[in-house]
Amino acid sequence: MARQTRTISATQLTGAQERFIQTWGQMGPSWGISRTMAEVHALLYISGQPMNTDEVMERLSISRGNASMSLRALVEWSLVTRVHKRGDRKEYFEADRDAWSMARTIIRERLRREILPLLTTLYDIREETGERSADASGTAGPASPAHTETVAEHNRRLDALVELIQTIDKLGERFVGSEGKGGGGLKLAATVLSKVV
Amino acid sequence: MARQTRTISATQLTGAQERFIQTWGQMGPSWGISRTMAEVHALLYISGQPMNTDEVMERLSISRGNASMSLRALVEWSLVTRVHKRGDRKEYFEADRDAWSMARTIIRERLRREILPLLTTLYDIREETGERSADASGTAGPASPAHTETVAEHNRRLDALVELIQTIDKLGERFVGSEGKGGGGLKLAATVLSKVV
DNA sequence: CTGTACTTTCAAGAATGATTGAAAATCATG
DNA sequence: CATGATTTTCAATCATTCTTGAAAGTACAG
Repeated sequence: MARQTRTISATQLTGAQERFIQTWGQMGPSWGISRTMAEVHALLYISGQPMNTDEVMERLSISRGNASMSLRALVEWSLVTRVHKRGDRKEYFEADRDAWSMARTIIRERLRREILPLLTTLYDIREETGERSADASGTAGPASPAHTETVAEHNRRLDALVELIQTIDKLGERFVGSEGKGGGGLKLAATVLSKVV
Repeated sequence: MARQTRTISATQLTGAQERFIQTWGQMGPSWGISRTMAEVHALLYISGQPMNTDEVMERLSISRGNASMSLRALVEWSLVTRVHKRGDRKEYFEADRDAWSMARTIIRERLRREILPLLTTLYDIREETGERSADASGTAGPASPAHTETVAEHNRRLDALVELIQTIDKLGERFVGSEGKGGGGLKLAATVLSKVV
């Protein structure tokens, strides 16, 4: 079987990069970051090279302000790091080259920004309507049995959700926690699961 | 230790529901659905009762059109089902009561809507720049060794990403696939992982 | 210090997405 | 099949988020 090893032209490479950037950019919003931010990340990831603000602006046709904002946000997400080139005063930005560590970073940040605050609020709301599995039968009061039962059901639903979010949180922390070359926790977890479950 | 079993007033219950709806609604956008849609879902979930369009409009202070749209979207996500009440011409809507099955549904839908199309496009882009791990050394042509190496690196990065997304996809399908009472795959997976990894 | 190169900020404008409300479509019933 | 109840649609409006570009800020070399 003849393996046809075509030579790839520079134009084709750029074309492929372009499509990748667009595709990744479209995913951004679904993953909680803005389209442009995802595009900048895609550019840095796929090109593999550190770039300065001007290069990013140029390549993506975006304004200086936008490039600056997006790069900073990416640095805050720890998806991109600042690097310096000797003899050049400009700042360069470089994407994490390891896709698996990228995934860990995203999970880590989303836990921190979304899941933890959600859990905190949920706990708080849960407290408003009494102790866990409280049986209110001991108390004579204005509450009808029906109302008491309603409250109990409310609490059951809330508890179920809290348990779910807690599990997601714990799972996420496992994934994130165990580092290691080549994917670490996430990759291992995937392997384990595909055999066990 | 005296367990203080307060009686919860109707106002307190409504207050807790309100906070829950708001909290859940805020999560919506981060999870790829609109705020209102998440609020409607929260309302149906936490109240535990089937509601018709007018009740939803009233409780959430939104327009009829908005309520209709949001409910339909929720039905399309399979998070909510239509139910009918005898002797009532209105349509009622009821949320899935099981938090774990809810989670499975969300994962299933996001795989279908986001991950699969992404994978397809990624495969397609990957093809543009040649066979897997092709060694171009056999071909004499306009390509410099440096350029050939650049293409090879591009392909490596793309392959790493494809592998990652594939793993996410497979993981997701495991979670979703094994049903079973009380959480099935997802819950089991969580248990397994917390021991193994 | 001063001038220059570079980066960040932010108010205004543009683009995108959500919401409304009323008209059109659908549906159940007598 | 005609009527009234109910749901859906969709153009217009409103809200939010994104983007720009120029001014302000920083940092460095001489």
